[in-house]
Amino acid sequence: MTKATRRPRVTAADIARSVGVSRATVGFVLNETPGQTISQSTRDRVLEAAARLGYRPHTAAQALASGRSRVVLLVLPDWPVDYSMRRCLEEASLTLDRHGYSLVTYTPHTSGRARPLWESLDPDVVIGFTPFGVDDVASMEACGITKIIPRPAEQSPFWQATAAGAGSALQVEHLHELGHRRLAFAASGDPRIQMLVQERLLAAQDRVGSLGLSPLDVRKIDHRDGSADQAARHWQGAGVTGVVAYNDDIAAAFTGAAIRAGLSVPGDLSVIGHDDGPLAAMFVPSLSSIRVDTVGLGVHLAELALQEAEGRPPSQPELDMGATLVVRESTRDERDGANT
Amino acid sequence: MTKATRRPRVTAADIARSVGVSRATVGFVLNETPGQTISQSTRDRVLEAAARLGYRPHTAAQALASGRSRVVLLVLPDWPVDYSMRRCLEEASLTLDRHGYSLVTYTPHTSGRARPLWESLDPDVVIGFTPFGVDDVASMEACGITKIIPRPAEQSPFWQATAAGAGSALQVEHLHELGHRRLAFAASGDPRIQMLVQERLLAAQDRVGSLGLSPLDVRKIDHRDGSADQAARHWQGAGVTGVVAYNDDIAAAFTGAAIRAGLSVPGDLSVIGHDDGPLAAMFVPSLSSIRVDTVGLGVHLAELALQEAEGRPPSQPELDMGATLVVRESTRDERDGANT
DNA sequence: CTGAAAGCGCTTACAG
DNA sequence: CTGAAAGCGCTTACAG
Repeated sequence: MTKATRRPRVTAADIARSVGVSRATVGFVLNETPGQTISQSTRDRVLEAAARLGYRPHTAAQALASGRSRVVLLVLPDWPVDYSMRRCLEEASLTLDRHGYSLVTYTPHTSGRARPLWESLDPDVVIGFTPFGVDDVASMEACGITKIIPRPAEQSPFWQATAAGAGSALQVEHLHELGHRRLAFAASGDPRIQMLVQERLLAAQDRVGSLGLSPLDVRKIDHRDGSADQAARHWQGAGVTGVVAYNDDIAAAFTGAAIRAGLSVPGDLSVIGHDDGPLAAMFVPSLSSIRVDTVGLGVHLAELALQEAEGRPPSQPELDMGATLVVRESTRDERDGANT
Repeated sequence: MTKATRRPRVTAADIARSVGVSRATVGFVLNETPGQTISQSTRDRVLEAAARLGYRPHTAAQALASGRSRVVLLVLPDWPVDYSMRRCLEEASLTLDRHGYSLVTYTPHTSGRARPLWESLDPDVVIGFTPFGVDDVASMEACGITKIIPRPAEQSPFWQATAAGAGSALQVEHLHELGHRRLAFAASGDPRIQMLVQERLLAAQDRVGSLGLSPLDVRKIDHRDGSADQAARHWQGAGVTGVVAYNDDIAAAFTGAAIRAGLSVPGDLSVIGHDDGPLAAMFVPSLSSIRVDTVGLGVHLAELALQEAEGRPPSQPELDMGATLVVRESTRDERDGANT
């Protein structure tokens, strides 16, 4: 069966003919157009015929006639998509689907030049996890896309959601409660996520200040070079005992390097990650971390998109990412001594 | 600037009017339709006007008129998308773009019911990383989609690409060369990837047989339950010294559990992963692994889709995933003794 | 070398 | 309560 016999499509006209009504009536029934008074028996016959013939509306024709594609394009940063992120996307997708929209996710190319997906899909709304560059916005507007979230110079919803910085504050508080007084921040050097790194750093720095601790020493960690090793030695020498990591990956990279450098985690240094991915539980030592509510984020993103697409009021005005602390092996009381 | 002024779209008619030619001529120039003899000066004027007016073809209208959406839908399994996978997708996307197609990736929902994306996007081709279920195929065919890769009962391209099992054989060979004679296989219990697990297991088992070793003992590892711990103790008791893991995640989960159970890796057990993700280098001990050519896979997938879409001959008939061994800390010579 | 025209399958005022 | 008709912006034979 390789033969690609494109059997003729079942159209609304076929249904109309089969039932003996006009094309328009079929459309009204199928779209449940309000304000039309169509007898129940006609409705039933149309619906029955549609099911019997296996009718599927032609999306392109609908889009052309209505001027709306009912596609929401979610632009993702070039991060690994883990299970938690996937869960978030799935919720967003389900929420949109419930309102007749499809969610398409898209990560723009870092290298080579390819036409951006918003050009070929004509989405009704483009929503970004992180803010868009000015050239991206220009490109979208050139395509006639006016519904863009966030607007230039606005913060991204994800940004806003994490802006409370509840998770980063929790990291600091946890180490503080364990008696750590000299803390450091292990950042990521990945240019793609610097804004988020800064956001978390600021929130952590804030909490450090309000607790009366001395400012966080900040170092960028990359598991592919010697930066983690250097940071570990430097902090150890500087009397740092607690390390707040940007996320679990950075926490793991740093912890691995520290152990290789002969330090003990949590004996010499306590390390706490962020996001509570599978890696946090798997790593040796397992990593204390911050769990965030990705499901809530997904629904929130969808709500924002729907609001923009249809002018619906937000049913969920405030997003609470619900950051909670997960304590594992990589952090412990500073006063428990320095043995593994 | 929240005002969503939908300024009227620039259409091909606008260009025609501006240049003083017919709509059709504009179309011919813009699409570089072969067989048309249009003067260079007319071409230039059309092109200039298109650029000046900021013309973008309306995708939906093109799709409706031509009967092709120029969208390829790649259905992804519900796995984490790591950098290597992303690289693969990026290559696929660039290759398709070069031929005027857009790649949309999609992971069907595991939970709740949402309309599948192939229904709302009308893709020309649907290509799956793993084989499709019969109901998925039925759903696609109901939408009038005839170009499906793989066809039911065919193997998926990814499957085929890894079917050579070169990587799994390399894992076994590596351990064998290090003097390990009793090997075990750490599988994944994730039902979503059982086919791939089986494929790798078979290839490993094959190589074990051809080397004259006794068959691999197989256990499923899940980092969330005690299975890794049990497997570690069991294998240790059974005299196993080398563990072939399905992938890096499983290798990490197993290694972590083994260390917590008081065993040494690689002192008591050598462990080798597969895929060479970032985790392999980051873990303590760092994990020996198998690197595969994801870029090649991406191009290969794109070629298959183009072939199906346009009847183009495959420019790359055979895919060589180019598996190579990456040796790190987690494997070492069995005869070096059992100390860390 | 270029244009007039039909048609893709819908939506949506508008008219009964 | 329902239908005839225009129109969305393209593609593509077909006719000059």
